Amino acid sequence: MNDLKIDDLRSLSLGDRAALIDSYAKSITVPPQIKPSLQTTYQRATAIKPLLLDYCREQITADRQSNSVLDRQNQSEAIAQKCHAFAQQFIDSIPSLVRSPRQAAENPKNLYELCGATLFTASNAISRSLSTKMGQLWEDLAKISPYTISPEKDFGIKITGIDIIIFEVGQTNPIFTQLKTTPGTLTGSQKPRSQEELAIHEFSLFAAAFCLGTWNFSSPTIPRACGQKFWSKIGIEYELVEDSIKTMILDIEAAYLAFQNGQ
DNA sequence: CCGACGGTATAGGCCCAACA
DNA sequence: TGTTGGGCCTATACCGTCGG
Repeated sequence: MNDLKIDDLRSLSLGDRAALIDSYAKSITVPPQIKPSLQTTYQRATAIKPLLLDYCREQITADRQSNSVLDRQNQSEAIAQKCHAFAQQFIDSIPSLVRSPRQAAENPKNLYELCGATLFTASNAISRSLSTKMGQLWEDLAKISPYTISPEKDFGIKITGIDIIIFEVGQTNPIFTQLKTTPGTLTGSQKPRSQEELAIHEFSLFAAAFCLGTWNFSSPTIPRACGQKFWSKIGIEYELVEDSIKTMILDIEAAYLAFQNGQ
């Protein structure tokens, strides 16, 4: 079968793109060392590989033609806008995150609720939800760059263990990337899984949006990058990300305090 | 028959303790 | 000191059941 081409996908909806990719993927032979749970993933990755570079080049060309986000000012605005939208959405969800003291007392779901520690109950619920949702935000911010491809947002397919595919500025190899919040995010018990998921791709990267804490992931073959080292690969300035995140989190905290006082 | 609901499995987030 | 294993909470997908 011929390789899948970018023109084959161009006019299709996300769902149709996924269906076409999977129809190609099915006929791809999987090397015996790939474990069963990753076989489909391997086939999908192999199916889209031939068109990734062209797809990325088109994004870069399109970006150049209008206000390029690689320009510092445009980039700053794009990042701030995404963070602001995220904050808005999260702030709106705060009332639903905090259970009333009465509810918590009647049917406690964790130790803080059992003890009636309202401050801990609320801060725990909010910070956990926030950190979970921010995981998505890093992908959204990375997608600002034309050097980034999202299997889900661009093709409608899920590639296990891969959040984004990047091309380093000026390079032509697609790098299959797992993006976390911090180097320490991965727990020891999850390490073998990440290792397996990344190892099936010729070029892969274990990345963290911020360089906070120490690495929990090490591999002889899979490189790591955090903070500035990661963002610069896709042409985004780390300081702009950090600035926007500071504002965003402080805004969210202020909104929570206002909510609490208003209750 | 279908949608609501609830339980289960899985993945993602963070932190910490033990160990080499 | 870096690696590894474990624990807890949240969100989501999936699936079987139940009631309208």
